[in-house]
Amino acid sequence: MVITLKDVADQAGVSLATASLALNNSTKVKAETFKRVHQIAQKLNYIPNARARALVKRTTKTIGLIIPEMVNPFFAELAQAIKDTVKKRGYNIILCCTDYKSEEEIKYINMFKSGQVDGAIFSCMGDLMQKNDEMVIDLAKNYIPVVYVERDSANHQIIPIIKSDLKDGAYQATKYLIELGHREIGFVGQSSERMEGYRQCISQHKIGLNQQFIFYNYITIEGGIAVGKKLLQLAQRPTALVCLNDEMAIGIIQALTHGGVQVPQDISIIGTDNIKISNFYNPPLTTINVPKMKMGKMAGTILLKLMAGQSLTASEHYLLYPTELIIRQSTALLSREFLLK
Amino acid sequence: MVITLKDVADQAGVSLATASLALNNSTKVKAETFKRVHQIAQKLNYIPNARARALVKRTTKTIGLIIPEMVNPFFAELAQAIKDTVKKRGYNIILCCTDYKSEEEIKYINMFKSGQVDGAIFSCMGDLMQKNDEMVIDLAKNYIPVVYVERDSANHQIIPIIKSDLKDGAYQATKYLIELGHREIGFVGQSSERMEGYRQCISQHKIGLNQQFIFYNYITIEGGIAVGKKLLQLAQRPTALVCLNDEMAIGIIQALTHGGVQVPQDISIIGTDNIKISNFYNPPLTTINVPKMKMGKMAGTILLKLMAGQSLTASEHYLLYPTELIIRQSTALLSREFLLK
DNA sequence: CTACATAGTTAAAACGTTTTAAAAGGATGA
DNA sequence: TCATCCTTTTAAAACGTTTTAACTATGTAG
Repeated sequence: MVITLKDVADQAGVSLATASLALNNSTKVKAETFKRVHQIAQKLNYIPNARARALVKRTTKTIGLIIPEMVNPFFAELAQAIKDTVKKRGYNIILCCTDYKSEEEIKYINMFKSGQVDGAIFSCMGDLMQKNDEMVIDLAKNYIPVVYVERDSANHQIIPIIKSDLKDGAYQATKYLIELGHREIGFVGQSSERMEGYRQCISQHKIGLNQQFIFYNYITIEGGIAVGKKLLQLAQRPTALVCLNDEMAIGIIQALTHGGVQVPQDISIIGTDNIKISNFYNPPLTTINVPKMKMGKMAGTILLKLMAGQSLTASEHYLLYPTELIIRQSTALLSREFLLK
Repeated sequence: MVITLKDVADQAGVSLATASLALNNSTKVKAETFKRVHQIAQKLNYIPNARARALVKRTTKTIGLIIPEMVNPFFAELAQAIKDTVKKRGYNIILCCTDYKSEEEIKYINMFKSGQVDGAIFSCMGDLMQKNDEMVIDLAKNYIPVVYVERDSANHQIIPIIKSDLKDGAYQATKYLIELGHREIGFVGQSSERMEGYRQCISQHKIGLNQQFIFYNYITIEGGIAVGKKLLQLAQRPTALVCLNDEMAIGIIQALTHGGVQVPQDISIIGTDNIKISNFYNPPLTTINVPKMKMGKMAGTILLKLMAGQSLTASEHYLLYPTELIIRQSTALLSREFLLK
């Protein structure tokens, strides 16, 4: 039923070798033969078997992309950018979602070692799950090229890193809130570079860090809602919040609005990532932009380079992208009534 | 560098065949040999070559998933459900985004024919791009099992269909608006089943269909914004809108709010799909739920069945999932001032 | 005429597994 | 001792390509 190269060769009256050569556009084969083989192949609807080709060429023309989940706009956008880049060179993407589970990642690492992909990009939100780095280094050393996005490795030489300056982003966000007059500024999320940036800014501006104003939770809308509900019950609320990502910010706004606390009139909220919806939310979210497109493109480009056997320039081993404060309407000057306190 | 089965066999002092048998847990091999081979394999960190195995077993343990784009929560959720289902049986997913382009889809169809995947799921939003069906039927007939999600085929026997009742959904939505007192109800989107349901409801309730109240645009937030801006300039606006999807609804709400028109006080808006954010938007969106999870799971389950060579029951060739109106806060009773007109 | 390029073709090896059919070895019973 | 039957092992084929090195045929120069 399925046509193989042998069928084409037989019908064209040539050997397997000639048929293969012709179809791979070798100049060695006579024009007449070339044409005949191509015609037969077309007539028979011949499509080369990718599995056989993969075996002999030691290449599958696919790359593995590790992300925690796809129902997360940040990774969806990143993945899209990576896909667009590598597709130009004929690579497809095997999507590997770990659901934030380290064991899942290990399974994928082993799959990668089996030669199912030609290269891999490992991404990870912030500082969650920095485990497995050793295994990935082994993967990169002995099997296939690997690139990290928003993730740290002990070995930049083997695994190039593409990062955004999240610490600075959180710093900028906090600073902006201070400039707006806020002094009671909280942080929402998990321990991370971003929290570090927040902490640094608070301390540099000689504002006492109030541990009560740091809210830990899942970095999802639901996590944000949980924090929002907690805020509603608080006797003394911060007047502004820096959130680990936009989803949390949205969850908080949702919960607060529902509880009668208005954003930004009563409390200012800043998100991080600048996912698409943040621009269209009510109110449009002030946030820290992370250049997902650029980073995705660069990740793809660097991986392509490595897979082509090219070596990287020194700077390509560690690329830090600047983040940028995007001012929208979820933040406002500290209101008079607070100042009167 | 990379260990092959031959290395294991040599070190264990057995033939390739025995080594292979042992590692594939054949009962034929002597306990002692079995143990020895496994130990050596472990020691050498042997990982079977997936490419070679794919060639001989005619199986790649991956399935292709065709969606228009991943930056679309609807598809992201669908993809997640599919992935969760097929992964339990050891299948991975190659993500194929067509960017709504028919030619792109054709490229993927050819890739599928090359034997790079063991099965495929084709999804498509509503009625966009129903082309290529013939090619997919050929794919399903001669190459690999295929399942459709939210997409129609001329041949349900060959390609099982998993759909939601979008027409009824739009009907319910329109009916609900009528019950709320609205008479000037518009539709936003593109020609589709959903538009059909809207039309049917309007006509059955003896409300004149106003062609002016049908707004065509891209089914994205941006498309919604464009429609919203147009609405703002209109002398006579509809009092309610049924939108082809939640993104459009969000875009419209955003544009209208920005232009001083309030939702739902001034105009009621209903979306479709019930994507995650719709529940957390301001206002939370009244929408038509589409059971993405269930559909994704079922798509995976049916594809697994087909790939295992099992035949389907009659009903499994065409599965229609009911849609459901989710009432939230983007819709309201027609206000007094309109009634006075 | 011989030697030698050159153009075109092909047999065969290679890729690294799985699987089949045959072989080898050992035990049993006649 | 031989035939038979099991258990265990293995050589070889198969999967469907690509690629290398050898081969053939033809022409050209000496």
